[in-house]
Amino acid sequence: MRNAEFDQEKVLRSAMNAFMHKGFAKTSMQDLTKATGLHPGSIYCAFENKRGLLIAAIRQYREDRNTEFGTFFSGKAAVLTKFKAYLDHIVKECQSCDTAQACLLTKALSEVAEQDEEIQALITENLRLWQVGIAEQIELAKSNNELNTQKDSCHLARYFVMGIYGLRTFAQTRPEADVLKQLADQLYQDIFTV
Amino acid sequence: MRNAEFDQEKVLRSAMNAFMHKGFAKTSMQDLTKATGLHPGSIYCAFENKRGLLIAAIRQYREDRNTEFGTFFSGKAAVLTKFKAYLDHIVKECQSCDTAQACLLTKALSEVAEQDEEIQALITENLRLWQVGIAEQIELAKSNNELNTQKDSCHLARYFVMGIYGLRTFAQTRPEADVLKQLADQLYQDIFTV
DNA sequence: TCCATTCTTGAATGTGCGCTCAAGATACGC
DNA sequence: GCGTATCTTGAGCGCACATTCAAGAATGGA
Repeated sequence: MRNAEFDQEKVLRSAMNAFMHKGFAKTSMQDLTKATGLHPGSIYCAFENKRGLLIAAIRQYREDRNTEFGTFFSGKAAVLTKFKAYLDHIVKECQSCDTAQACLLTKALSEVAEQDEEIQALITENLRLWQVGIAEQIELAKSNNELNTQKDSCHLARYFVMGIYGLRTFAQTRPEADVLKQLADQLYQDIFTV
Repeated sequence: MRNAEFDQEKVLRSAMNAFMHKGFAKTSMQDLTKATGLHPGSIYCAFENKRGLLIAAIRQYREDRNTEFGTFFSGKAAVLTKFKAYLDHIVKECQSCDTAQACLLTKALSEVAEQDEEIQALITENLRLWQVGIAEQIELAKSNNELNTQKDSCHLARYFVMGIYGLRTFAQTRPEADVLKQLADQLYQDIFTV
């Protein structure tokens, strides 16, 4: 008997980063062994192949994002305040140049989904769950009387998600400093003020 | 003397399609020779290499999109009517499953930009020009008194562009039939009604 | 007609890739 | 402490890729 020596979460976060920077196809196994510190054999033993590693990285990414979402929307502050903080956080993340700005889910969706039904389904499901979480918070804001609108929570959540997709793509065009913030503020206004 | 035998625009549109479906990295030269009907030698003679073909395809794409934009915004109808038609057109394009739904510019931006400054600059410039065109039309709507708002035309154009980026990403999650239309309508309302 | 020029053709090339596997290292059960 | 099961290691495999190039085909000028 002997247990695996590496820390799976750390490995997956390294792989995640590599994939976000170079994309799936251009990230070679050599890149991945360097990024994760694992040797090819270990990677193939633990994740079957490069694609398996991507899938595992996507799952880890989802988990991390879930946790992040939880921290932003826990606590007793007003829901709309939380939304503002969440948006600001995303804007800052997009602006920080040194990490990959892109979201692994949308990046992988754009690159591999058309060729791979299983990954497409996995990503789509993750994005859907995120959207559901947002819809729940909007619903909560309504029942708290923070938000008075006729509009359906699901519709608003969809629009919010669309806005963030757009923001992320916009960020890749390297806009000037305050542009993303302005766009995010406008998005907030359009959704959360009557 | 002897002139080249192939039709450059046709070749570029074929290459464009191939790149949109599979992405740059996964589209092999074999795919490209099949798609374009050209032999490797001809491609290398005309475009230097695979990357050169991508660049040429991006230029052609920009030209085609410019022409399309021109046809939508020419004529004497109200500018806002033209915007609605333009949005509807984009939604329909996203919904048609048989062509690649993605825009070559954003797809290439997401895949290769971080590794290639020159292509990044080319794409970003193209997207900027598109945005400028939209801002001009919004300005025109204002001076026609179709649109009464304090908001800056450039800001509105940016928001419009962001919305379409978002719409395109959203489309890749294969939403139900009328979702994209609803999102587009909401976007139209948020921008063009006071 | 014939030559010069240019374009077309596609087999061949070298390279870098994803992946394998057998040998070595390590930790647990007894 | 020994045997065994499992994990780690990394050189090496075959393959598919982007790219080349020399021979062949077609064109136009004289």
